[in-house]
Amino acid sequence: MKNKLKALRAQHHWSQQDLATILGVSRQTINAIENGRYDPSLPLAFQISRAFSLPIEKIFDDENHAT
Amino acid sequence: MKNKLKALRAQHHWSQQDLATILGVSRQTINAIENGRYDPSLPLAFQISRAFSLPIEKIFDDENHAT
DNA sequence: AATTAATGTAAAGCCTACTTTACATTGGAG
DNA sequence: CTCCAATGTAAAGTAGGCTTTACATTAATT
Repeated sequence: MKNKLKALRAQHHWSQQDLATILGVSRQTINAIENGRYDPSLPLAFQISRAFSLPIEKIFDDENHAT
Repeated sequence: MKNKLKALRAQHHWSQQDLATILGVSRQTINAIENGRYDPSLPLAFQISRAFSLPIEKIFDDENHAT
């Protein structure tokens, strides 16, 4: 699952810690998601979606679907 | 996290097993999600979204957000 | 040169997501 | 009534999501 977290965060001039605080998670969680170590849970994906005012589908890209 | 799986499944006349097979997960997983025992992972949410041709936000409702 | 902010990463631990196997209940078809 | 499909649930196991603590690197500032 690809995502645009790093780019969106840059647009908002937020550090990983800033975003983590907004979302109520640890900085390591943001870092892990940005660097593709794991995908967020669905609830966290919703929170991220709201933080950037974008639908989940505009932030996360499930590259693993049948064409 | 609320969801409309049961209703959507009914609209399509799919059993839990039918949907599970389409998604490539176990029937128990569908049952657990429908009955709120847990939320799907983000990748599975994407698959569900595609199975019903609906955005994730139209299927899942994160009731737990600040108003 | 020393400090600090931002980032990357690791380990241990806890809880969640999903599996397989298995059993019970219900409702409809014959 | 009997049978079977569909559903609900449980237990045990594996993998994934998230936490805290901790340390290393890099770049910018003083």
